[in-house]
Amino acid sequence: MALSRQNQSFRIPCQQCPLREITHLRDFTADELEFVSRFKKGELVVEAGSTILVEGAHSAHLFTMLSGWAFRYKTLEDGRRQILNYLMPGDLVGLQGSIMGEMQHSVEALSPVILCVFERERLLTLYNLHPSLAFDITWIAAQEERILDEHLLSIGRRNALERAAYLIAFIFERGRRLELFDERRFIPLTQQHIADTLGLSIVHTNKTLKKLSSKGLLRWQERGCEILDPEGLLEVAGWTGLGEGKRPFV
Amino acid sequence: MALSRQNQSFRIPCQQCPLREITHLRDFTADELEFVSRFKKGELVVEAGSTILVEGAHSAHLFTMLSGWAFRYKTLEDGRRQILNYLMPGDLVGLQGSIMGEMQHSVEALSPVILCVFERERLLTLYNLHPSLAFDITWIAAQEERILDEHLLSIGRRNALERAAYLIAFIFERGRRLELFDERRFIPLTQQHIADTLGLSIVHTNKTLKKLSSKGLLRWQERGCEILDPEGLLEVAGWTGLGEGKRPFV
DNA sequence: CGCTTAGTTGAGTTCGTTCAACGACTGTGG
DNA sequence: CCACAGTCGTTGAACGAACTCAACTAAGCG
Repeated sequence: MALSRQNQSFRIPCQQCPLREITHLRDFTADELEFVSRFKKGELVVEAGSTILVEGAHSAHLFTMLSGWAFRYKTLEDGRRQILNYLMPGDLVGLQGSIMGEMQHSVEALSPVILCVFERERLLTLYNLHPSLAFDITWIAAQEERILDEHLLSIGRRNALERAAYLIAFIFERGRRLELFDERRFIPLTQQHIADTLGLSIVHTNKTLKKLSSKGLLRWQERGCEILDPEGLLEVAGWTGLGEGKRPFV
Repeated sequence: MALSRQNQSFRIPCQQCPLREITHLRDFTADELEFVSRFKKGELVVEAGSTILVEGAHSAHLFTMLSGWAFRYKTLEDGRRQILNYLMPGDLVGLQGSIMGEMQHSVEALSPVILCVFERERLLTLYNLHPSLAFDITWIAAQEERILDEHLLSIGRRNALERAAYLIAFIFERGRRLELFDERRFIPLTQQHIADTLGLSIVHTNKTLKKLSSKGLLRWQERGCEILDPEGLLEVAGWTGLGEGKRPFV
């Protein structure tokens, strides 16, 4: 289903992978690079708004985001949606499904996205032959866990204004490290996405974002927001930001 | 600090580990068992209410719950607390810290707890020598991620009654698989714990639990709750329960 | 041109909070 | 033995944050 959207098969060799240029990401050893380049099966190009993985599916593939923005979400039967996290270059997509079988969340593209495709079964080979990469994958899973911990704290215990400030600051911080922004510092989201991430209604999200705008912390544009004052957002959120240090990718 | 509470050093050999008797947990191969038993450094016995790990600490240890109940939580500076998840026998404690350095949440015992102690540095050895165990650890991390996804959906999108029903059903389901219950089916928690997990005030939590009681789904006892109707709780929550299948432990 | 999607704003309602008081029980020290 | 403080659970009343409903702009697209 997702793969039917694969309209191109340009295949950037891992040696020239753009992710290796990002200083925030930890580069491979020669050995690892050699293995990963054989591990990579192809690329998947997906347009904005399309679904990359669906809850309930058993995907034969595991992906790494090469470029673009996406998000993971779950829904209740009556349609209420909760966005769990956003996906950016270097993030693994579909790890849960690869390890445990069925996907329990869906993934949708926010912008045009390019994914690097791996075959799920070969993950065992990776664990057998490359303990350092296996450790990296666990690192990535543990990092995701941390982020979810932080989101839970936010949704459970911060009020609407703090929550919104935290979310925007969080996304901005991640994007900044990945060198995704130009001077405009623009995050491509609708207010509906924000609402579904914060666990608020759109109406109240709109009013909350207005408050942040009126404090000069951000500016809402068509389909996205421009960050004006990252430190101000951190302060409103009562959040210290992500820790420093490089992160691995595969 | 936590280790100063180690008042006993009984050391159950891994060969006779009680967790191996639990049918829901996947047993080791002879080879793995041999390695794990050398990996184990000792045991830590902790009394109810004491802190096992503190946010901000760099623990030299990694633990597995052998018996008892505990929980993970984070707090904001002003003291607001969010409980992230509950820990039961077979769960890894402190994996995030072991892999990424600093702990970003705290862990506290709800009942007397016995932990199996491993040394953090030896985790790399495990990855090098036992890919199957390394994979299991990733499995466990991915499982935790799933649970957090589900909690996020719950806190973000379910109302108080649904949320409470989901939480109780979730804890009950996990405990049942681990054979923790006698006929009383008693979960040892205060309403404050429930409130801090649901992201609600104690007062409203109390009123919500009363509603569940009046529907005959549970009964509140001193410092805990007795499950009367697990299916009824699932129904109120609009939740299908945890999937079936064994899970690994280390 | 109508249709759809995204964002905005106001009014009234509901869900959950805060404040406050009280009962039951436990443990402690005099 | 009683007095006292501390924790846990319970309940009522008033308040407020966030929700729903509804109406309305503005932009984009066939």
